[in-house]
Amino acid sequence: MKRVTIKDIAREAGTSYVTVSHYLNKRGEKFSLETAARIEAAIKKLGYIPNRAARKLARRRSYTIGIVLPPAPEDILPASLLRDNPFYNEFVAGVQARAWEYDTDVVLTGYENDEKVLEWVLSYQLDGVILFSAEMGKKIREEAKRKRLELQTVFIGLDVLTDFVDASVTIDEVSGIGQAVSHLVGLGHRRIALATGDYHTSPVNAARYAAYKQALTEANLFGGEELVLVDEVSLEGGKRIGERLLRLMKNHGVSAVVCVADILAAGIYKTLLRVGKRIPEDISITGFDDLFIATLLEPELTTVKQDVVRRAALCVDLIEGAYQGKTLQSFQMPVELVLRHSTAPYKHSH
Amino acid sequence: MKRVTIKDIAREAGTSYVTVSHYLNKRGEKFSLETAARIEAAIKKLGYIPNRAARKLARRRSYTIGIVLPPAPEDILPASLLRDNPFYNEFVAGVQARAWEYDTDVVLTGYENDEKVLEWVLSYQLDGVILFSAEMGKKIREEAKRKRLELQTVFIGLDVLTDFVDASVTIDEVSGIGQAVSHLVGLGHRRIALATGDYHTSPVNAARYAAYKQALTEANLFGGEELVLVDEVSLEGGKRIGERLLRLMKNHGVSAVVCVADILAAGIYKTLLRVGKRIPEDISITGFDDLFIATLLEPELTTVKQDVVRRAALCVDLIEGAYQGKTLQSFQMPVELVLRHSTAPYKHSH
DNA sequence: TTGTATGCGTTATCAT
DNA sequence: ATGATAACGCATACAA
Repeated sequence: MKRVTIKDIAREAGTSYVTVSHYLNKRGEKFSLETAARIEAAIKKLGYIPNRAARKLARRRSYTIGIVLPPAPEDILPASLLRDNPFYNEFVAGVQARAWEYDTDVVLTGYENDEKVLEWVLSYQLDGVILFSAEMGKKIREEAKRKRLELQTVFIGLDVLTDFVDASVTIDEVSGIGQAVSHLVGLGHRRIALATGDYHTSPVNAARYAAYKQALTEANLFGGEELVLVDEVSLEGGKRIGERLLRLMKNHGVSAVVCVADILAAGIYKTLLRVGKRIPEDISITGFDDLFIATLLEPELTTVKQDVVRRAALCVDLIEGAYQGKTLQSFQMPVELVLRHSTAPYKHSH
Repeated sequence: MKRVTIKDIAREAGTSYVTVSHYLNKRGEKFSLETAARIEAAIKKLGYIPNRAARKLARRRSYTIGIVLPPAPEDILPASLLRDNPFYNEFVAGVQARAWEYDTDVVLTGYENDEKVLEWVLSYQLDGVILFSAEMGKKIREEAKRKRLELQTVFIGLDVLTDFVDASVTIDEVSGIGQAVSHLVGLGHRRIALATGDYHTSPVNAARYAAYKQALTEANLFGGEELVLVDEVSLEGGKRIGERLLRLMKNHGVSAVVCVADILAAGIYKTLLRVGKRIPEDISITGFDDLFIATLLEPELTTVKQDVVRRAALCVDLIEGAYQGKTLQSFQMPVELVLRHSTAPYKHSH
């Protein structure tokens, strides 16, 4: 007893196997009740289940979406990123959840170099790729065009870079950071630091850095470069930033810090709490993303919420939509400051 | 200009496409330098990249591993589990990382009912499934046998249930809980509570519950049922347990709690810290798993470490190994208490 | 060392 | 409404 295929169904139902295929794909749209019933019966009886690999091959569609994670700090394996940076975790989960509904597979890879990624994309004949780097989209699209492949490229990042890809799902970075700063300013804080990842290599960080500077300027606040704390975007990076923040609090009267990622805030929490500082009494902290960890922290983190899961879902919708005739469209998702308990009015006691 | 296939390579290199296939798969192991060079050149020139779907079909292997997540509390979508329970997150990431090295794909599904899962497994022609429920393995194996499919079933759970599957990767639950209890007893605690998920439906929870009871007995400690706090294994569940724990501290002199999952400890942290209790001064807490969040918490969590990532990797190794002639073997992984700062000596001041 | 013939399970095209 | 034939891209027995 071998694998059950449509041919087996056909034999059992007494039709050609092509008819079975037609029926399964609801083509022609007309079948005699007679045959329909017999096919159904045969399927039930034999327990037929379509083979996805064969289907992919014949349909010339892979029904799979790829995600190219940014290069991980040390390791090549993207898995380390998934563990170190909860953002990617939640994003991937979001993609997976939506892809589900389309019966579409999800595959991951880390960025190593353009060649590798391209090879990867092509070997899967991906329906679409989700990229965290827009530049790569250029090469991929060109190559896809050259090979006459239908491939959607969706970019997660800064709207400025959108030209390289078919569509992008961005957020309002300026507004996000602006809301955080305004909130703190409204609470009376005047020396506000920034905790960020490297803003020379990361456009997103650069945008948030610029937004921070701009917001300070608009509020007529001091924005010296010494208030900008840069490190790797990870828990460890956040801890190290915490050390430096401690000095800023002491020497520069810093009473608040805006973080470009929740995980940085988490690291800062660790360092400050360890030495007995109180949040938000001694310092106000805001995060960015609103990940799971934001509510895990104590006190819960006031943070700029970008709905990661919905953003991820939208990427999938765009890609799938393209195969149903919709033309891809870029989206800018709103962002909203979620008030929790890591920020408080400025007190002169510092 | 269409897709580049081995036939194109063959034409370019002036050989039969079968020779190209042989070469690509290193079969026969002997090729004239002449043809090898020409094939290589053609591949480079045309930019040939193998089509995975075709390969899967022809090789009768899917090169993909499936993970069946346990049923999620409310939602059907497994994605919610990935967000609510970091354990699965890290496990999946671990599988992904190792599957990587084998150039194997990973697909997920949530448990809905046996039928669905079976259909899912078959439609992918999975090389192997990783299950969190052993009973399901029985049906899947029977069906695979009936259809003459080569399919490895690997179980993550309790060693007691191992008969239903080809292999299992378990941990020493008894030792884990035992170490936690011993540690607390050694610190002088005598009223030790347990925070756990439902132990009627979850064999793992049942095992840890039993281990807890046994450990208390061996230490000649009171182990009344009122010390057992049950709720959903999630942050929210942990918070609710925290409320009840507060009462136990007040009325029953409870000074320590053993949690069967880090996420439960995290929830307890939240509740206790919110009302001003100090950890570990007012109560000692131990976790189980040693996930990322264990070090994110402040104070860092003393917890029973099971190396989730390695456990996940081992599952993949087992499945892949089976296709290289190795017979599957079950493993019991060691478990180790990691001392951090959520536990302290008992003080009478309670 | 290389090639011929056949098969993997499904879908697409074009008849009937 | 149903079916014959070819195609999808690759791999394997077997032959030469």
